[in-house]
Amino acid sequence: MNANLKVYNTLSRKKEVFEPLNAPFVGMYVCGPTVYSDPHLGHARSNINFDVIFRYLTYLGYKVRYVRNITDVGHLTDEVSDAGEDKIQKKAKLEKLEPMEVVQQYTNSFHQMLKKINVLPPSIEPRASGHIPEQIKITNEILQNGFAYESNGSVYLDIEKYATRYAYGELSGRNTEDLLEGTRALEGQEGKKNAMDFALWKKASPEHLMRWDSPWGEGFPGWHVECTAMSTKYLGKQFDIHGGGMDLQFPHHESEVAQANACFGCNPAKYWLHNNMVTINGQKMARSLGNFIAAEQLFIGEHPLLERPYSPMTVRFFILQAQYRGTLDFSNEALIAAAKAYKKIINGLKAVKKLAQDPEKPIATNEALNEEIVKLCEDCFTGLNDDFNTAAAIASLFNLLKKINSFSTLATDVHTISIDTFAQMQKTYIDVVENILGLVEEKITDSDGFIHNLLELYSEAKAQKDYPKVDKIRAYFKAEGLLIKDSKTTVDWQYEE
RNA sequence: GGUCGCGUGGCCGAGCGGUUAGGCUGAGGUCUGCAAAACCUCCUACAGCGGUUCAAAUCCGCUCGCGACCUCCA
Repeated sequence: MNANLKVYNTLSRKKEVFEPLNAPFVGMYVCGPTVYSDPHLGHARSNINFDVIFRYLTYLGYKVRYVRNITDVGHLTDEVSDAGEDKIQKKAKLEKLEPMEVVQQYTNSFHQMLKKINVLPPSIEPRASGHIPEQIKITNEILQNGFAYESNGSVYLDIEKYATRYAYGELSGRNTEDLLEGTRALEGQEGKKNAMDFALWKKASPEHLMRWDSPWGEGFPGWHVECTAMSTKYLGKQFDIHGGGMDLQFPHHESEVAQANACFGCNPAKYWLHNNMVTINGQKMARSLGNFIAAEQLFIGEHPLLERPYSPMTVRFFILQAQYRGTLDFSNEALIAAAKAYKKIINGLKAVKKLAQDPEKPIATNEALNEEIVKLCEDCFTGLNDDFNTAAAIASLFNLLKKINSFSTLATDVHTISIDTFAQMQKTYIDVVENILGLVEEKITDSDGFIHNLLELYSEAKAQKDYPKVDKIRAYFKAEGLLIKDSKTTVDWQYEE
C-alpha cells in the first residue's frame, strides 16, 4: 500500500491523498460505452487511462473490484425533450437488426479493441438491460423519498425538490438556482415540471422496441439510473472511485450523484476521476461530431487523416505519454514519434531482461552511479503517485533506460552497481513497463529460432569478412522491420524504430 | 450568454515559485568494413502586457487566441 498516492478529485477540485474507505479493498466504477457503433481513439484513451489506474492500484497491493458497465438501453439521442430516440434502437432500425444484435456486435468490437490495446478486463462488466429490476427499485425508492414524481407513465427526478436538501451541480460546479432559472423559460416539455428534471423511467411509445413492465406501465429506464443501480449493486452505496470521461461530468455524473443522494442519502463515490478528451485539429473527437477515427482504422491505417497505420501498442504509448487530465491532440507526427519511442521502450525491455550480473565476478560499487539509478527508479513512482502521471513516469523510464542500454552495450560494467540496485533496476523497469503501463512486446514474427539461425550465419559471414553476404542478411532483417545490432562481442537483433 | 479549463522550444508533451522533464526531429562526436543500434554533447522554450517576490513558465490583474460543458458523446 502506498500513502503517497495522490489523486485529483473532481468533487473537491484538488489533489487528495488516496485513502480507501475500507483498505485494502478498493471499489472502482467507470462508465463504459453505449454500444451502438465502433469504438474510437477517445474510447481507447479513457479505457487505457483507467486500466493504468486499475493496474497501479493492484500493483500497490489493493484488492480492487473494478466495475465497468455496458450501456445497452436507455441512452437517447436527445435527453431533454421527449423527442429523443434510443441510440441502440435507432441503429437497429437502420441496419434491420434486433437491438440486442446491435449490442452484441459493438460489444464484441469494443472488447476486440481493448484486447489489442492490452486493457485488462474489469472484475465485473454489467449491462444495463440485465439490471432492469434494480433500476425500477431505485426509481421506486426515490419516488417514496419524495424526490421524484410520476407523470404520464414516466418518472422524473424533481430537481427543485431535490435542491431543498442537496446541491444539484456540486460535482460539475454548477449553481442549482442558475440551472433552474436558465431553463424555466422552456415550457411545454411534456410532463416535466422543470426542464432540468431528468427521467428515471420513461414510458415506451408504441413503436419503442425495448420495453419492460414497471409499476408505471411499460417503459424503459432513464440513462443515468443504470449506473446508480449497477454501481451500488456491486460496490455498495458508497465506494472509492467513480470514473469516466470529462464529458460525462454533466449531466450524467451529476445526475448519478443526485440519484444516490435521493435514494440513499449519500454521494456514491469518495473520489471522482475524469479523463480529458482526445482532440483532432483542436476539437474534441466524438461520434456525434463525426470527426472520429475508429480504433480499427488506426490499426490498419485506413482513414483520410492517417498517413500510415499505427499499432495498438503505439496507440497505447501515445495516450500514456500525456497526463490523463489534459487534452491530447491527434496528429500523424505525434503518432510517429510515439511509435519510435514505444519501440525504444520495448527494445529496452528485451535488453533489461537479458542483463545479469555474474556471481563469480566481484562487485565494485560505483556509489555515484548506484545512487543515480536508485533515484531514477524512485522517480518512476513519483510520477505515478502524483495523480497517475504516466507522462512523468515515462520520462523517468527513459532516463533509466539510458543506464540500462549502457550496461547492455557493455559501455558500463554491470558489476559497478550493487546486487540490490541491479535487482531494483530490473524490477522497476519491467514492472512499470509491463505491469503498470501495460506495454508489451508486439511480436512481428514468431519464428525466433529462424532469426537465431540467421544471426549465426551473419556472425560467420562477418568473421570471414564476407561483406556482401553480411549486407544481404541485414537487408532481409530490414525487410521484416528488424535490425541487427552489432557489439564487440555479440550479435543481437531488435525492432527497427 | 453562463460555468470551467487551456495557451511551453520545429512537433508532441511533463512541470505549476528557485533544480536538465522526456520523446520525436535536426547538428556534432564515440563505436563500426560501411552502417545500424547504443552512448555522449549541442539546439535552453514557456501567448502578450503589467504587477507581487530576493527569485515567476509556475502567484495576481488585464489583453489576445483556443477549447470543453450547459441535448447526446470516453
